[in-house]
Amino acid sequence: MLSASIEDYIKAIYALQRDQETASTKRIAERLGVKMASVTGMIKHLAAEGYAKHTPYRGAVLTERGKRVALGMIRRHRLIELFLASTLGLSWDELHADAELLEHAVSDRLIERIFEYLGRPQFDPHGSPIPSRDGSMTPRHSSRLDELAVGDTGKVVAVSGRDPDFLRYLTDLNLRIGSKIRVRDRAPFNGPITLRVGSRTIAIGHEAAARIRVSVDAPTKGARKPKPEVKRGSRTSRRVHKRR
Amino acid sequence: MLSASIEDYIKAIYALQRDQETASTKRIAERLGVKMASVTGMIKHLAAEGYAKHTPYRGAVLTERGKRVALGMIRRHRLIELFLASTLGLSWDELHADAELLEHAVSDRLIERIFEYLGRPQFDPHGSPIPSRDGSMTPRHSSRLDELAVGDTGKVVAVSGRDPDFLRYLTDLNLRIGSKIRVRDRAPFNGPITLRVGSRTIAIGHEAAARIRVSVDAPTKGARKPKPEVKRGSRTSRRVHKRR
DNA sequence: GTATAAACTTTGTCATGCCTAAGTTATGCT
DNA sequence: AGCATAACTTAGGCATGACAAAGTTTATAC
Repeated sequence: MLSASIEDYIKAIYALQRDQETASTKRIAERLGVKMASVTGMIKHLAAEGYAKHTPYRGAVLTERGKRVALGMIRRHRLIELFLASTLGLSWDELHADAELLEHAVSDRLIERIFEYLGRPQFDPHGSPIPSRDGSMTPRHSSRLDELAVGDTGKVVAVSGRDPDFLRYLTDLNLRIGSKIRVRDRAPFNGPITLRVGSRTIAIGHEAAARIRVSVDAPTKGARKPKPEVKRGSRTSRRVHKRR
Repeated sequence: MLSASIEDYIKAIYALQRDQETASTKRIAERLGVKMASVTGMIKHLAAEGYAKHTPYRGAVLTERGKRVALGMIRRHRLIELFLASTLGLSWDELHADAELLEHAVSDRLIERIFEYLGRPQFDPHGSPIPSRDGSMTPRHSSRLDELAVGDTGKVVAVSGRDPDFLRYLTDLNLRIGSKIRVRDRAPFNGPITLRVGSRTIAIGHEAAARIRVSVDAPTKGARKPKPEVKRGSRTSRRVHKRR
C-alpha cells in the first residue's frame, strides 16, 4: 500500500508533466504545500521505488508504473466526486476538497461499487474524463471558450480549474456543465468575451474563458461563422461589465 | 486535528471501558493489533493531551474530553455505514471495514450532509444507535435473544458483533434487523435455542444468541409466557442441528 | 511467604515525512 | 565572459508512531 503522501506526489507530478514536459521541484512543492527540500527527498524515494525518473536539477518524470498509479488516483478522485454529487448533491465547488481526503481512504472494492452504482460513468461533475480501470480515458473534441469566434454557439462540457471561488463565479453566471452559450462579442486586446447564456448576457474575462471547454455546434444555414480569428475580436457591441 | 492512530486508540479505550471499568494495556493492544509497549506510550500521550487518565498497571480511562471524541467517531462510523448501505447497497457484513477506513477521512461538513441526507437517522444498519452531535444516544429497550423464554416472540433490533462471518451466518439463517422471531425451544446446558424465523425453523447457539438483541412483544391472550427462567429451558422438542 | 507467570513500563531504535540552513548548479543579464 | 539569482540538492534535525529487549509490578500458586 502506498502512503497518502506518496500518492499525492505522484498525482502532482502527473498533473505538472501534462503541461510542461517535466515536473520541477518548485512546482511540486508549491502544489503540495511543502518545502522544496522535502520534494527532492521524496522524488529520490519515488525514483528508487520505480515510480519516477529523476534528473537532478531537471525535475521528475513518471515512469509507466508511476503513471498507472496516477491514473488510478484520478479515477478514484473523480468517481468520488461524482458519487458525492449524485447522492448528497454537493455542488461542484464543494467536491474537490472532500474527494481529496477520501481518495486515500476508499478501498478498491468500494471504488468499483461506486463505479457500478453510477452506471460506469465517463465524466466527473466538472466534465473531466474518468480513467477506466486500465487507464484509458474517453477523449473529447472540445474547444476553449476563449478561442471561439463571434457567432459560435456550443455547450459547456468541462471546466479545468477546481478553485471553489472560480466555480462559484461560474455558477453565478449561470455557466455549468451543459449550459448552452453563444458568443456575442469579443473585445480586442484580450478583453472580455460577451456571451449569451440562456436568457442572460454576460461578460467573462479571457483567463476564465480559457478554463472553460465548449463543444462547438456545427454552423447552421443563416448563421455566419467568421473563420476562427483568434487575435482580435469584433469591436461592434456594447460591452457588458458586471464581473464578480 | 487528531491523527488516525489517536482516534483509533480513543475508540478502543471507549469500547473496552464500556464492558470492563477500565481498558487494560493488553486488551487495547489486541484490539488495535499493536504491541503493548506501543499502547503504553500512546496512553501516556493521550493522558498528556487530556483525553485519558492513566493509572500505571491499572489501565486507562477516558476523560470527558476523550469520551466526546469517541462518541464523535462512533457517530461518523455509523453514519458512514448507513450511508454506504443506503446508497451502494453494501450488505451488513461488508460495511464495517470500509467505514473503519473512511471515518478518519470524512470532513465534519460531509458527515452533517450525510446525516441530513439520511433523514437524521437514529440507528445504523446493525441496529446500533447513532450518537447525536452532542453525544447522546437513543437508548433501546431490548433483550438478548439468549434470555428469551420459550414462547416469546419479538423482533430483531440489533446485533452486537461486526465480524463478517458472524453476520453472514445470521443472513444465512434469515436473521436480519427487523426479522420477526418466536422462541420454540431452549435446550438445557446452554444448548442451542430453536427459533421460528419467518417460515423457517432454525437453531442457534447461545454465544450467537447473546449477540442478538430483540424487542420482545407484549404477551397476547392465549400465548403462554413462562417467567424468564434463564438457567434451563424446556426439553420438549425435536432439536434442530443444522448450524454452519 | 516466596516463586512464578502475566501484565505492564522503560529505554532505545527505526522508518516516514516533514523542516531549516547551507551549499551547488543553471540561467539570464550586462 | 562574468556574476547575480533562481532553482535545486545536501545535511542534519525533529515529531510521530511503531517495534524489541529488558526491567518492574501485580496476581496467583504452592
